[in-house]
Amino acid sequence: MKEGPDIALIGSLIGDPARANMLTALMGGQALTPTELAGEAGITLQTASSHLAKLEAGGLVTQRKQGRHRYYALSEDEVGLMLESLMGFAASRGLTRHRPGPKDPALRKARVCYNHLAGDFGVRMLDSLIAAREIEVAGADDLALTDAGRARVEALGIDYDALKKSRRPVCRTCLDWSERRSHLAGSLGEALLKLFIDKGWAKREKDSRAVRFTAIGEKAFLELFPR
Amino acid sequence: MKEGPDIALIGSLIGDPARANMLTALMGGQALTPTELAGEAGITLQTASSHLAKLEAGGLVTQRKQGRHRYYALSEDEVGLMLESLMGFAASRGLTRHRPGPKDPALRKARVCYNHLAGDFGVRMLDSLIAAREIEVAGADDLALTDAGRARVEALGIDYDALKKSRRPVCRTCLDWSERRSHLAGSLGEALLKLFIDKGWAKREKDSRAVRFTAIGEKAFLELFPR
DNA sequence: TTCATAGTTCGATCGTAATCGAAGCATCGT
DNA sequence: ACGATGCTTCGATTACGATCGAACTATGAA
Repeated sequence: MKEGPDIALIGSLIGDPARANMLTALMGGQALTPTELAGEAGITLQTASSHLAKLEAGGLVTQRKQGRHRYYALSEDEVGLMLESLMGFAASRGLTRHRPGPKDPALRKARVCYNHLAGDFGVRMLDSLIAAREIEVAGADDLALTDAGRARVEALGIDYDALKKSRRPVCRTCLDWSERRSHLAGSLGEALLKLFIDKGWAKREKDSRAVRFTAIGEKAFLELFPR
Repeated sequence: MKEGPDIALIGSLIGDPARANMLTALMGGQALTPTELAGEAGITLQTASSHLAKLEAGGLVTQRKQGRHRYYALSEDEVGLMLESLMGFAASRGLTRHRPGPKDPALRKARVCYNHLAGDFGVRMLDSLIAAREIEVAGADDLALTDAGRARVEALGIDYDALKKSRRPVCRTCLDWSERRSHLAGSLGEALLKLFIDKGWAKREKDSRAVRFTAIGEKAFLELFPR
């Protein structure tokens, strides 16, 4: 009633279980249709449509028409970061929406966080890049790619200039809910995950945020980012 | 329905306007009684009591009995950090619960963030400490006080050993919703704010998170932490 | 054109949670 | 011991929002 940002609005958007499930599904990074999201949330298409309209009005998701499909996705990196931070808190309270199953270890090992790699592997990658002085911690918030780091990612086949052109930050941190430490987000984080998948080192699990590394891919990854 | 932490529960706790107002009030750092919190939220004591029970069950606040009063406070630094991050997102969407008034500039300049200093002054302080190499950015997440920094804070009259003894981190970052950059949290952040107030440099505004520096206090602060 | 698929909008129903009055405990002061 | 203050619990009311069936719109396929 007095001052400061209105967190109630955002909280209430996330606070509905159906919407929370949809948002969590969108954390997988792929744009999904209302029908798919309705399935994720266990509700009918009509209800999902109404929820999506609210999420869009709140600025959490955006929509892209393509033929007779509509693809919904998180509207910005920001949204993913905020959700991950909420998940971190929920996890620290032991609030999970599932009984820990066989998929859980896979999720903790490597998963998609909106558009970049998270979990043990994600954290290890950032730690390793920092240890090798390929990424520098520039300030309290900022990460910067060093010259060595730039040479390294270009050797891997990533077009650094293209990354830099976009308005989005190239490197940024994202707090990992399972590891409780940061991993690498930003356009570089996105490009790296894409690289691993393009190289055939890793594949996304269907219907899950888990990322499954092949034996060869895992070996290459661990060599590339030693502890 | 599938995997991952349950953000809906936390979201719904924050999602009610009355609870959001109470939480925002508790971001002021002082423990408040149900009566005071009811006033902040514009509801009766009975309703406030029921809300506080829910917040406590969800682990967001804790309660301390003292005579016939009960003092409620955020349960951990973690909670404050999470709320500040939500506020950052809400603010970036232009979602505020007030029409920008005369108090707003004061809030942006210096305010209490749970138990430490935030706003322009808070950000400046951390930037200055880092520039002077009194605080080092140790990793992606960690801040560390250097020897020079330790000498500095001890010269100011802060008992560093006492800070270190507690289980809480001494230095940590907290994302500032108005500046969109980090400021210093942790037990050192708390001790520094306390110091400024004890020295008479600054005073909390009543019924607000704003911190008002005296002319002398402001001069001293700006000299102590040059840009 | 006609049918099928994808999605939105409308309207009605239903549940849940916020709210407050009243009553019940506990603690303090006298 | 007694009244006053601070807070919780109980119960009843109310309001809002989630849900889904049905009707409507749009795109694509045959």
